[in-house]
Formats: sequence, structure tokens, C-alpha cells
Amino acid sequence: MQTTSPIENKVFQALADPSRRAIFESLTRGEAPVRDITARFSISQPAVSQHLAQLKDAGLVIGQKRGRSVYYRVRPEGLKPLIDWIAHYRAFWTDHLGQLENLLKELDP
Amino acid sequence: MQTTSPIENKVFQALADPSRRAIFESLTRGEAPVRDITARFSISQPAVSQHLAQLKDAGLVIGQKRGRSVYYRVRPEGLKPLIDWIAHYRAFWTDHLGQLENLLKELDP
DNA sequence: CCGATCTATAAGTATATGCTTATGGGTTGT
DNA sequence: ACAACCCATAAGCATATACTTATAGATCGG
Repeated sequence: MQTTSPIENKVFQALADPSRRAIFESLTRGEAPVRDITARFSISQPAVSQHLAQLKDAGLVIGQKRGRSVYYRVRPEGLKPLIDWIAHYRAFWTDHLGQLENLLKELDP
Repeated sequence: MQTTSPIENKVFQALADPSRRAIFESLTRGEAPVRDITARFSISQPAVSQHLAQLKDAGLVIGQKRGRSVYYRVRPEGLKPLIDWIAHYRAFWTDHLGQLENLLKELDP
């Protein structure tokens, strides 16, 4: 609609799909080749590759080719746009309700 | 795909659309009736109402009828699922890279 | 070298999504 | 009461999206 950075868009959109979130979350347990990721879910390997491509384009994961496998792992910095987006309204939250302050304590106790 | 709470899904999906993020962000400036929100963007009033309905269903905004207007405002607690989702992996972030710690300092300085 | 394995990409399809115009219900001012 | 206003909802449409199967390129084991 207007002033939204492309990367921010990509991150939000990548995480909007439950399958991609599940894949992303599963990579939290550690890097894994595509075949292993595929085995964890009930969708086809191409579907997984397509999701990974989108996560990668959003900067949320990276893939490293080793032999005939491609190992994917999470890129924590990829979440920065998401965190920045929330942080952008910190002043508002605290001024109006102070609710976020409590929530943030859960994050950084 | 699997174990994703419905509300979490709704929040992520609601924020995935740039128009809805823009509307949500504009409500950060304060409550506003639908007509005012509509005036801020270049989409029709029904489109705005549909976006607001989805944001409301996700718990991100609430609407209050006053006269013939409906004033919408942000519901900060609505972002909790988003923050919880990030926080859920805090241990992972800090254990592996410690990157998120720095990011969090931006949030709660 | 050859068959098997691993992954990405192409092509096709069904559904979801975001928008539009049309309309109806509710509220206000005259 | 009536016209104007505000909003939500219905219906329709064009595009986006998430999946499938088919396939080709790359790599490994025997």
C-alpha cells in the first residue's frame, strides 16, 4: 500500500504461512538437509524446496550445499525486520498501556 | 501444517498484508473512525472495513460504535502471540549466536 | 561408468486473497 | 419523516498462492 520496506514485506509474508513457520521452527533444532525436512512433514519435496526458497529470499534461512545434500539453517538476524517493526512502536505502547514493557521482560529477563 | 495456534495464525496472516499493516500502523497515531482511515489510503471503504474485520478477528484492533461512526483503535496485547513466537526461541538464539540479545537491547534499552 | 540419490525448477491446478461495485441497516440533522 | 451520512456485508472478479507431478542437473556408491 505504501511505505513498507521490501525485506519487511518478505519476512512477514514468509512467516504468514503455517507450513513455512513449521519448517523454520523445525530448523531451530539444528541444520538439516532438505530430505530430512521433507520427512518431518506431509508435503512433497518440491513443496518444501519452494518454502525454503521463500524463507531464504526473506533472509530467514541459508542453505549450504554439501555433496548432494543442501543443509539449511536458521539465520537469526533474519528476524531483525520483525523485531524492528515491533520496536518502532515501543514509545506508543509504553505511553498508552505499558503492556509491551511486561511482554519484553519475558524476552529479556 | 501442524501445531500452530489459531490465534497465532491469524496474527501472522493479518500482518502479512501491507495494506493491513499500514492501517494498523496508522491507528498507532490514535483511534479513528472508518471514514478517516479510508481517507488515508487509496482503497475503497469496503476494502478498509474488510481489513479492519480481519485485524479485529486477529485481536489486533477493536472497534467501538459511537453514533454512526465506528472508532477503531489498536489493541497492544494483540501483538503478544507475535512476541511469544519470537520469545519461544530465545534460548536457541542466545545459545547459538547471541544475536537476538543485541536486538532485544534495542527494544528494551 | 551407471544407477541411485538429492535437490531445484517447470508446468499445471485448485483454492485463497484482495479488491471492486452494489446494497441494506443504523444513525443523525432538518 | 426524509434525506444524508456511516459502515458492514454480499457478490463477483482477477491475481496470488500453495500444492501437485514431471523432469533435469549434480553428486555419490559400487
